[in-house]
Amino acid sequence: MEPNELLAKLPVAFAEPGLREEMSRHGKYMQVGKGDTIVREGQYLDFLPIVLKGEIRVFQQKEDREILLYYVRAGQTCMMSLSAAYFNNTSVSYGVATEPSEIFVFPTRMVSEWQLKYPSWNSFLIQTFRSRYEELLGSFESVAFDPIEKRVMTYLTNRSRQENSTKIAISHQQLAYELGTTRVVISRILKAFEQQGKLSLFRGYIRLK
Amino acid sequence: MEPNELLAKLPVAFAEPGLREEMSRHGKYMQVGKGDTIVREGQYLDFLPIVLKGEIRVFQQKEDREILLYYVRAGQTCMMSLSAAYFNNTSVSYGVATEPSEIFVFPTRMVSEWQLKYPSWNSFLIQTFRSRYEELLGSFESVAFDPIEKRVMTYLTNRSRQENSTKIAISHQQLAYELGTTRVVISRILKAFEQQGKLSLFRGYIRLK
DNA sequence: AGGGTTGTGTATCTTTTGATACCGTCGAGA
DNA sequence: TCTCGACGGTATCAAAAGATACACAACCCT
Repeated sequence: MEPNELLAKLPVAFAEPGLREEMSRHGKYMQVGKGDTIVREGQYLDFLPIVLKGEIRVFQQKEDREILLYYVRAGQTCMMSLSAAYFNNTSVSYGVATEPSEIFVFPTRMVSEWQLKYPSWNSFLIQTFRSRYEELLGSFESVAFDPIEKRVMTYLTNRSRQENSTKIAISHQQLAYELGTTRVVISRILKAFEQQGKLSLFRGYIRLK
Repeated sequence: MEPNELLAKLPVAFAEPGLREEMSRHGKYMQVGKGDTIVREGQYLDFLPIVLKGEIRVFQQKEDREILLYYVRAGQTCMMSLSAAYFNNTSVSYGVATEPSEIFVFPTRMVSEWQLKYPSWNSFLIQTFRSRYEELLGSFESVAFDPIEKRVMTYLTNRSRQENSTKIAISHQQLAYELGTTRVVISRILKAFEQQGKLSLFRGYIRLK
């Protein structure tokens, strides 16, 4: 891809011309398909990915259970990658594209170099650390204190707000994965919600009332 | 306290003489007693505390349940405070001294100022973000996937390693708080462990085998 | 149209965890 | 020495969550 095209795709948050120039020079543009794995557990990371378009789902896995950590969307980077990259470590979670996505990857050595040179890169890092931490804390709190029933409803209303639609396209199995439980439990809870008139169930999607 | 005494108490990790000087000039030395609350939920933070000596227990609370997030020990700062301080936010957790402790507090505006001026302060921040994140991730994983029984054993062996002793001084009630469950559950599990010969129970403490 | 795959509904049973209650013991301090 | 509060053991019951199994419908592909 032409350097100029790359420049145009970079989030405007990266303000300094010098930074933008370096990013387009050192970065590598990549396209990934739905379901592609970007980062896998235990992988040694010598690059930092930033999402330009699409969505990466980051989760933890243990035996046959998994649990959602967060999504990385346009203009964001993955906290785990950042942490791993910054300290030359391996990743402890997975990143999989939920839709065809475009990402930009940088060699890790630039991460700290740019931090000292470019304030906007520095705030990007701090901002990322912070927001991911708060997000994780929220999930933690929820897993620690809330019954699954409540977590299901929270998940649905959050997604509804985020996508600005009452129709949530997700299967019971997938929802079970996101929340770290099993399909039967989810079906049970959803059915109860439907009988309480809180939502309607369809094949492959749910409609909130 | 004399500036010189303060200087001597600062962790050596803060390398630059300029930084040390500024820290001793802007910082305020404080002593807190066992059980004293340093930070409470919802509190607006205009200072960042660094622990010089002792231990601060940081936890979340919801109704009458609580759950341990982490401990802040000598040379460390509280992730939540940092996050809150950096962005002029309020705290979402509690910090309580578990023993008589000495802390050093700084006005939050210095946090970002020093970050640009002093590399060692910058790495301190990044290091803090990172290690706290990993710690929280570990707890999250454990709460999400592990049965309480396992979490109890993990807690005990961790503490044993940390304090380099097989004697863990903690009551069942306190242990229940740390893990976000209730006393009866803990007593039950501990008794089972004792019958399996994994440990011995005493009033106020537990001895690992 | 047929056959495999995925998604959903539901019943049954077990395990885990939590709630409540009651009792005995230990230890600090009046 | 007496009393009270913290500590710990235990029984009983209830609720939440998970495991397993089976049926059937919708969808996809050839």
